[in-house]
Parts: sequence; structure tokens; C-alpha cells
Amino acid sequence: MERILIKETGRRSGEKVKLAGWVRSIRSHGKIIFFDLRDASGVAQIVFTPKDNEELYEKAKEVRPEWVVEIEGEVKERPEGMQNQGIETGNMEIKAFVLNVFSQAKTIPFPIDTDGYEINEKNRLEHRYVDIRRPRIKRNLEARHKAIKFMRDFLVNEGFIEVETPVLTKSTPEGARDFVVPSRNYSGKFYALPQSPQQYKQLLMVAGVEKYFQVARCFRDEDPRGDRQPEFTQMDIEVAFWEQKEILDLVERLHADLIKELFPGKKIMKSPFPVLTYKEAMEKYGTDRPDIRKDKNDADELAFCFVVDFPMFEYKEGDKRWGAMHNPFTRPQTEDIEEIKNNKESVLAHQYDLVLNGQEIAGGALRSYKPDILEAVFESLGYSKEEIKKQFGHLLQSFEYGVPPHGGIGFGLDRFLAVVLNEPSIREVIAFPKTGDNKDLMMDSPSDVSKEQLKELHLKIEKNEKE
RNA sequence: GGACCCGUAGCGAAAUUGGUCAUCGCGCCUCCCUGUCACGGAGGAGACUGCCGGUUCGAGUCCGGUCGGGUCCGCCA
Repeated sequence: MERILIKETGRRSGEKVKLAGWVRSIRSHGKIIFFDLRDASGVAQIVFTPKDNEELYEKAKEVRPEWVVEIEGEVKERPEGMQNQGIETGNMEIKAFVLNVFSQAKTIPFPIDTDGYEINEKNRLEHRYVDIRRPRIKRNLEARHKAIKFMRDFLVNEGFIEVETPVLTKSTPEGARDFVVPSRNYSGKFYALPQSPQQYKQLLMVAGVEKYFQVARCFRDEDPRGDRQPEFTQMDIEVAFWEQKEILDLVERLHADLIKELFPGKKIMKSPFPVLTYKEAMEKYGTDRPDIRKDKNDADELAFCFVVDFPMFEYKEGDKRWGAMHNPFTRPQTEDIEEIKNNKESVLAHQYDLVLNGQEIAGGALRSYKPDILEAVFESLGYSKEEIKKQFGHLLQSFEYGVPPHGGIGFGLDRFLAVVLNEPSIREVIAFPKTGDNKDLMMDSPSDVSKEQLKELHLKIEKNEKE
């Protein structure tokens, strides 16, 4: 007999079926035992009585919660008055005639029939494979899957193609700290993990791909926050020949359609999404990611807005120099070289963010593609010719072979999902998140490597003083 | 790099101003129970109060350190 999913049992009244899953709970009444059996699709009640099969009944008595079992039995309509409207299969139950135990289970380290917020997160993360059995986390992972699928389908339908870009790439200056990966074959040299596929996606524009997207993993070695992880997922988009308005329109339709389709209970406060300039946002709300919700206690209210016209440059007090607010490839709104060089504080950029309930969930820009503008920006940032060549040479070189005007955007999927699912932390929407200290408690990483590995990699560990 | 919060059985909590055998709920184990669905009933086991040190006649409680979590600032083009 072929195993079927629990959700199928509703249509199988009177049939003999085989089910498999985890025993969620056991209710024993002396001469009758009920299991709630859980699989990926749902929960069903299994019934054992000694009058039907003494041996089987004795076997069922030994079973404990979270054991993995296989049941063969007959699907029966429940007697009048014994239905349970609380579960999907509540009108049915399975009268068992075979019970196979695939594996036993220790008592789980914490309850999983609650939403779990009350449990120390350390415990949950150390046993994440148990924690994910919790309906809330399972729901979150399913919602994440559906959102990604929706975005993929949406973009494919708009003529985009998904292209994978390298994860082993090159360390870049500015921006966040890179995670670096030592090279075994090239002593003293390192790859870096991408902070975003930024340069590759621009190269794809030069390559004529025109409409690119990728569900991209990004890596940043910065100190943690509740809404950050050292690795996170970005829905990364880049298009050739589009203007800012077209990009924002795509972004808006994507989000509005997604919410309507997957989260119909949510209310989008204002459609079309309000557009604020950076200046307006700062003056009116004192932040570049304003929370424009009417009622912040309403869990179903979603208030999107675009923030546009960011400054091109910002003065970095710490470093006592001018830096790019976004990145040096962002296209300034002016093409006046003198103004770019001499009037840094007033130059605006074709840069835009999408903000949701006070959280920045996407950021993007049109890119510079004219050599003289790029040169002026780099000069304003104080790069020497050699530095430019070393850090960005490959991209600038590609521009010599026919570069289209282009621009794009990247969505922080984790943060978006956390907001939409009313979760307090992005860890709740990631299958295997790291702690606030960038550690993986379950795998125990980061961890030591062997002396042999270090030797192969041409690395020596300098011990800290206290060691 | 800096600041703050938390740590008591498997889980969640309680414990007057420092004062007997560290309490409760859930879970776990045993027994009873034929219709429960968070089943019910009876009984039982389980904690060097994260760790080290100090103050005190006496520390879960006060102090210092340390370890492990969490939040925030810096940082995050």
C-alpha cells in the first residue's frame, strides 16, 4: 500500500489507507487510545482498541510523543457528537490495524504546541529541527516559500530571467566588512563572499541580459542587530533602459499583487504607494524610513512608501571624508561635472528605497554609465586612478564595450516577511538563523579548523593575549 | 569598540527587608479509566538556583569576576 498524506484522508472515507508521521499527542483511556498523528500536511486522529486487536493495542501503549510511526487503517466518519471542528480532519478518524515504529524520540526539550515566544531562544536555536515543528515556524517557512515563488513567477511573467552569480568573489572597499575565504592554491590570497551581487548584475546589463533577477544570498560581517543576520536573502533585480519610474512601478505592482494574493487579510494603507523625497521624509518624520501607518496597533495594516532623491554623497564624520551614500555607481541627478566635484552636499542621486511600516525593505538606484560622470564621482570620493582601476577596473572596462543605461533594486526578503508575518525578529522567518552574536548554536559555528587545514591555507592563528 | 537587560528541575514562572525541608503550572514516569481531542483521576521522580570568588552566623536574594543568551549605540557603500 502506498502512503498518503493526512490531508487526503478527508476524501477516503471507508477506504484502507497507509499514513506516516510524528505522534503529536496521545490520549489513553484504558480501553481506547487516541493518537494525533502529524505529517507535513496536517493532523489526524488514530484510534486503537483492544477489542479490535489486543496485540496492536499493547504495542500502541508503548508509543510516546514525537515517535515516528506508520499506520495502516480504515478511514471512518466519526460518530455523531464526536467530531472536532478544531482540526481539518475532525470529521474523520483512522481505525488502525497496523502500527510500525520507524523511530523513537526522547522527550523534546521544550513544548511545541505553543507559539514559542516564551521559550529561551537559545534552547530553540540549539534544537531548531524540533522548533520548526512548531506550527508558527512551519507556517512562516511556508509563507516564505510562497512569497519567493510568487516573486519568481511575477518576474518571469514580466520577461525577467534568473541568473546565478558567484558566491566566491572579490573583496570590495567601502561598505560593510567582507567575509573572506582563504585560497589554498594561491598563498596569501582571499576570495570574499558577496555583500550583494551588485557588480555582477551590472555586468549582466552590459552583457545584454536586460532583465535580471536572482534570489541572492548576501553576506556582511558586521556586528549583529535583531533585524540583521550575517547572511540574508535579497530579491535582486536589475534592468536595462528603464527609467526610475518604471522600476518603482514594477516594485509596487509586485508588492501589491503579492499581498493581495498571499496575505488577503492585510490592508495596504495607501495605493499607489506615497512617494516622499529624502528631504521631505527627514523634515517631516526625522528619518529616511518613515512609519506612515495610521494605527500602529493594527497588526494588519501595511503602509508602504517610496523614499526618493537621496543625496549622492554624505560626509563621514568618523573617517573625516566624503563617501557615497549608496555606492559610487549610483547615478547623480546632475550631469554637471563641476557641480559633482564642487557641490557635493547638494548633489542628489537617482536612488530610492521602499519602506514598509518604518522598515527599509528595499533599496536601489539607477547606475552611472557615462565615463566622465563616473570619473567625477570617483574623484569626489578621493579615489586615486590606481585604486579605481584595482577595485572597479573590471566593471569600468566592461563599460567600454557598450553599456546600456541601467538600474535596479534589491529587496530584503527576511525583513519583509518578518513585517508581513508580524514577527518581532527576522530569525523567526529563517529556517536556521544565527544568534545575535553571529553564531550557529546548532552546528556550533564558527569553529576551529585543523592544523592541517591551516597549513594548506598558508594561515597562522595569532593567539589573543589572554590565551 | 561601547552601554544596558536576563540566567532558579526538560519548559515557563514564584520565593517578604538576606533566615527551616527552594514553591507552583506544564512536561516526564507508574497505576486507574471505552470517545477523548490541551482527556480526566491518583501517586512518583527530577535543581549543587550558569560558573568562580567575596561580604555575612546565614546568600537564589548583596558585591566582584567569568561564561552563555537578548536589546541598543557605533557600524551596516
